[in-house]
Amino acid sequence: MHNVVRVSASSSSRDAVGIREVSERTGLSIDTLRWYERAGLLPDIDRGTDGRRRYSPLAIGFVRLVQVLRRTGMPVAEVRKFVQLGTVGLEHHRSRVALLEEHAAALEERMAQLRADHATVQAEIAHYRDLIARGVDFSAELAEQDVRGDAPAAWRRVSS
Amino acid sequence: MHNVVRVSASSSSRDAVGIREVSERTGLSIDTLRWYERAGLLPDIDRGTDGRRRYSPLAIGFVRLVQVLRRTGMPVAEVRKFVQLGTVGLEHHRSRVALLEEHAAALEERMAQLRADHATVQAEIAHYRDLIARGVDFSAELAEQDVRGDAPAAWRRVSS
DNA sequence: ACTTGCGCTGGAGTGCGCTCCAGCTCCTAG
DNA sequence: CTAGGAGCTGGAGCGCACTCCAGCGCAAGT
Repeated sequence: MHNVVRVSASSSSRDAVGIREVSERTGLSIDTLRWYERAGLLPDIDRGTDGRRRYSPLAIGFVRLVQVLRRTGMPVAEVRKFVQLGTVGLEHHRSRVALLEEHAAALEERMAQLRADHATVQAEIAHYRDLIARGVDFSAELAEQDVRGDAPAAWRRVSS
Repeated sequence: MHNVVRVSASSSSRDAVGIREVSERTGLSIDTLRWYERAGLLPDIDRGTDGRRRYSPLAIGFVRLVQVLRRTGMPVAEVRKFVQLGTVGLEHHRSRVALLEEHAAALEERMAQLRADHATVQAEIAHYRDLIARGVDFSAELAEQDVRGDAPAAWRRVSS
């Protein structure tokens, strides 16, 4: 993890890499990288004399940021909004912060939901483990219910 | 396909509710509920004499479980696998546990990733806040870099 | 000079997971 | 008896986010 990003005058072209390497380093497919650019999720990437893309370290950083936003479920349209605020301007900085804060809040909600859902799955596992341990299959379980007059633990838990 | 889980006549029909109420209680649309059933993500739901669906409390519990699995990103095909193991059988209990454990493990990974990504977004916010506080726009920031010889915090953080 | 390989573009195609709809049946209220 | 409303079915349609492809250009190796 040695990413000494040196950005001195000439570095942006010296350290620039081709699309293949960016793909390998990010895990995004080459097609996806091109698609993101066309779709306005990335700024226009520099080209070499042969017309091929050359990703500067800064550009790669940008790609990674977009990757994080997408991976966390930000819709393409919103990423585009974020990107198209451009790279300059105090006012735009404020808009960007607002957008990111909204997203961060959504993420917190999703994390809470995910924790709860994970617990539900775990409980479900425990429930089946219990049935197995007791050598009980579902029909036997149903019979138990009729006697006890309530639903199995798992079903109760997931009910409102 | 009649693998309907029949509980003692009394409890299942007494507390059963219509599709509208299930929709309201779960937040899944009526269309989605029907689609899930057709797609094999739910067992066949009991019908009233008029042919309408009557969801027993047990069925509703099942719906909620499927909802959790879907919400946590389990693909429809896998939920179907889970469901089609049927409601009976010790061996099937084992398969279900295996499936759920795999899913739970995936969830843990996703939670870790999500935490990391959330931190990245937070750092990005902090970065822009800093720029604003210092009254610096991005072009000025780039100039700074040339002098300092390093990239903005945000870009560094998101690099591998 | 030619072949091999990578990358380019614009556009078509794909997979997933719903969502919408037409045309029907059944109940209930007036 | 009629009208309205909910629910039913099978199937078509849709939005999203890629993914694939044909046909081309450049550049290095043989």
